Amino acid sequence: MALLPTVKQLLAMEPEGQDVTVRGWVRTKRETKQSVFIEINDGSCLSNIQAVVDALLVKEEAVKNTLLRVSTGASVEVHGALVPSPAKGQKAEVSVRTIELIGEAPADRYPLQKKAHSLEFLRELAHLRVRTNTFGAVARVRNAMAFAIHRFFQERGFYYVHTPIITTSDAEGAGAMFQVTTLDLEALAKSGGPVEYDKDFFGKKAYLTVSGQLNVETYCQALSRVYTFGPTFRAENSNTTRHLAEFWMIEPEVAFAGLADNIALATEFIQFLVSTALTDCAEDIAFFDQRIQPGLRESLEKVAQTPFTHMTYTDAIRELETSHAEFEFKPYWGCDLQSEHEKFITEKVVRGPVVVTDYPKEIKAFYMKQNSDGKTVAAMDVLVPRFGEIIGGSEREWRLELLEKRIEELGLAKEAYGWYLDLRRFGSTPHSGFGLGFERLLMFVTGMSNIRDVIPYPRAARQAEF
RNA sequence: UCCCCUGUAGCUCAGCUGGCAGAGCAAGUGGCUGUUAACCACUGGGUCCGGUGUUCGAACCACCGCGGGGGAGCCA
Repeated sequence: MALLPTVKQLLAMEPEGQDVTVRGWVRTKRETKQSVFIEINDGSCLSNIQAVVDALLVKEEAVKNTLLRVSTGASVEVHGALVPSPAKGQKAEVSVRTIELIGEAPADRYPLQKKAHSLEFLRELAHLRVRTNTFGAVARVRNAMAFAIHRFFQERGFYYVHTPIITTSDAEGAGAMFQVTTLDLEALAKSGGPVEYDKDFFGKKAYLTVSGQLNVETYCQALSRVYTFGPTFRAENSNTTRHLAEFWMIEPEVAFAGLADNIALATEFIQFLVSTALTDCAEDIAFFDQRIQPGLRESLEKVAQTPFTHMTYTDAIRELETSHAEFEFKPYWGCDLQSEHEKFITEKVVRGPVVVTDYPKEIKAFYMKQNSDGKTVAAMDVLVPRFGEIIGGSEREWRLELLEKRIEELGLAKEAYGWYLDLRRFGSTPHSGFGLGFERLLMFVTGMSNIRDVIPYPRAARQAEF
């Protein structure tokens, strides 16, 4: 199939009266005595292309009847000449010779109007909201970032690993899990009998994954540099602007890498993605800067250029303790950093992204490498202004005895970690990795403030429409 | 799961101390102008989230339920 030039491509051309065809959806129609102006958008870029129907043409009965039904949301195909625009506002426009209505969108029923709508209202129209400037821009940036993530890793010798979505391990240690079953729950409830998991599809309890990390570590111990990028599921009943029940996560894992390597990789990664967004999505970022988050572009440029501040957890606690700021939760060594603490450090102390390392082992996961002080682990969180944690990672505990001891201390079922412990039994190596929440990255890059607005169809507690 | 706010026209909201249901935008019609968040005039448009109660009288007060938003915790 020969593809026609998109609106984006048409707008990049020099207008010399050449024949063009535009297919897309009508954003607005403005009528004057002389002409009818139709703004057409095909999603290829933020900008619309203006199609102008001259008065002589408008007088033709067939054209007049068509134009009556050309309303906001309708799909059209126009043929005409791409000409320089005599008016301000656009360089080029299409001087229309023929216009065809492909699919109408009756104004009394089409829910999107040619006016600004609230994000809350649009959330109820997830199937149509991508037709708006904001959600079209989010979709394009999301695409660009997904592509850039692969490019970043591929250019650095990382292999993309597809870790499983379904797992029978409830030991991934990252949160509440969704159970997966083919058992007839209604029949089971009626029977009142016990649940026979040996008769379930996998012959045992199964879940949706909460993290690909443990699985990707196994590939790391053979391919050296690997990453996962896929959907992840958490059954937490959390109702916030930063959490989803289904979200996408990027998890790189590097063999023979220590915490410092991990920090360097995470920093380079974020700066690469931010730079890519600024160059490849310039028009969309300018839109977000203007309409969604004033100052966005400048702050992204700063993030792309400035080395990230690094402080240990102990330093961070000291900053908080000596700040004289009023906190709802009084900070002390050993406490987990609360949202207000993270915000204070990124927004008031550092005024930019910050890498916090070496947390108390009690507040971090079992697999993190224990430091020689006996109190902390080689953990690394990247915190950013506006919403806190965007990356969580660590050097992994690669010494069998220490890992087994930690599992016992935490009262975890050692049997469940058999294959994971094998990595430490056979050819173990130091290795490090981190998890980046894709949607949180998108919030950071676009300035959108609700995570439900950076994924096409958000899933959260009591929310799985569309 | 907890705390706070909120639900009135298609959308965003006002509606005072309980007393006739309102505005802007959108839509329709007409006018005007190479228009561009178009402009001007007119018109149509309501289960005041649902239920129960208090009252002569409820959009407004009380209780129950449902929906939406924000914050906290969990984390990415």
